[in-house]
Amino acid sequence: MVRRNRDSVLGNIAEVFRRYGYEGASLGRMTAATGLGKGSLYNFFPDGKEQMAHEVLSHVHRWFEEEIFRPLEADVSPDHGLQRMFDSVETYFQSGRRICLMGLFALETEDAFSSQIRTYFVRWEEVLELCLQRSGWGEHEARDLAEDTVSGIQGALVLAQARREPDVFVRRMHALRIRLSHPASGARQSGIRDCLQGR
Amino acid sequence: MVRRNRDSVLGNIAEVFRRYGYEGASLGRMTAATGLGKGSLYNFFPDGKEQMAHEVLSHVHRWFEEEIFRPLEADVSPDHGLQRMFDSVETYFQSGRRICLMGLFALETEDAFSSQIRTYFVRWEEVLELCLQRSGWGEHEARDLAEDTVSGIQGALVLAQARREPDVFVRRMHALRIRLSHPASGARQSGIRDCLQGR
DNA sequence: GTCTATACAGTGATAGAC
DNA sequence: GTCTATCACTGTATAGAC
Repeated sequence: MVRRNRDSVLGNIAEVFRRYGYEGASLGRMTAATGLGKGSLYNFFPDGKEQMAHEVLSHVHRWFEEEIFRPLEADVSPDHGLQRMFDSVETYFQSGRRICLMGLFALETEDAFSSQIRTYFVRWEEVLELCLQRSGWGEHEARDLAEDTVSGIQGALVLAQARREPDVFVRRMHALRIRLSHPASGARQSGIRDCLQGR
Repeated sequence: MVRRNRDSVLGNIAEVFRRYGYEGASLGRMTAATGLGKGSLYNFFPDGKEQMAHEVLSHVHRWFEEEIFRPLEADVSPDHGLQRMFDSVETYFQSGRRICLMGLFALETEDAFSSQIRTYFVRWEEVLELCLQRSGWGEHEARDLAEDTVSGIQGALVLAQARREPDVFVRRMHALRIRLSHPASGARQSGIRDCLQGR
């Protein structure tokens, strides 16, 4: 609000999109959230509202890239990377009180942002899949678990918001952590993995 | 379009809400989808757009009540009820090409429809939890699995839409079916159940 | 009941003063 | 860069003719 660098303005705008959706995020609300007049907003974003949304989504993706995706790739311990992912996810989504802009725009908008949204989710699943493989899961299991996890996070955010109980999100994240826990060798664990795999 | 009974009009309006969200669903689009003038729409729904949304959500809930919730309660075979639930869910959401209006409104709107949305999801979880108990799952397991399933369906719809691959939804539904399959007695299955429970 | 005409607030966007 | 004034348009909603 008081600071006027591009990133802080983008943050204010992101809040408006998150709260009201793309259609509901009017320029009037943007001016209120940023403390800037319409003219100033168009100085920042010459192409208007659509550009704002694009840049907000890019900003979100960039944050996940640095805080979650890259650590998942780079961490020498895949299990530690996974724990870090869940920690960051719970912090980012404020333990279920905040929703996912990518998910919201995926449901609300048709084509305008589909490419950015798709890229974000595909990227998340890819790095997670590879991390799970390094953690000891088989190829098919890792792919299935990655999709299950990314889908599970989105579902948990929707359900927590719908039931107005953020704790729903926390409970789901806990369950997902366990589900991804390192597959020890041995008959019992292999049985568990078959179960998770749906065989 | 051509038929003008209240239910078909409500169906047309539901499509508009589903496609454009609450804010994006303008009365102009309603007139195009229903073939009715604005005046006629206000004759059907004197309180305007908000009433339309309320009635659409009620219509959705009613459909699930009859096609899914009640069968889950009434079916003598809980396992058969579960399979029927997944069949109906996959049909209703058109194998991942259709999204959930309740989930969309949960993310997009703040308070206007929160009570209706919450009731719908709580009801679904309750009937599913009881069905899982009848199917042989323990109390805690049934509660956890019910939340996991309802959350999983929402997440699968979001992810399928986001990645523009309806198959994502079909894959998730298959995995959920397996996860809920009847818990046979025996050490191996109990181990699996402990895993799903996160113990 | 359905339509057209209309009211009027709010929309995204632009121009131009400072 | 930021503001205010203004644009053309669309939004929801209403009134009244048929």
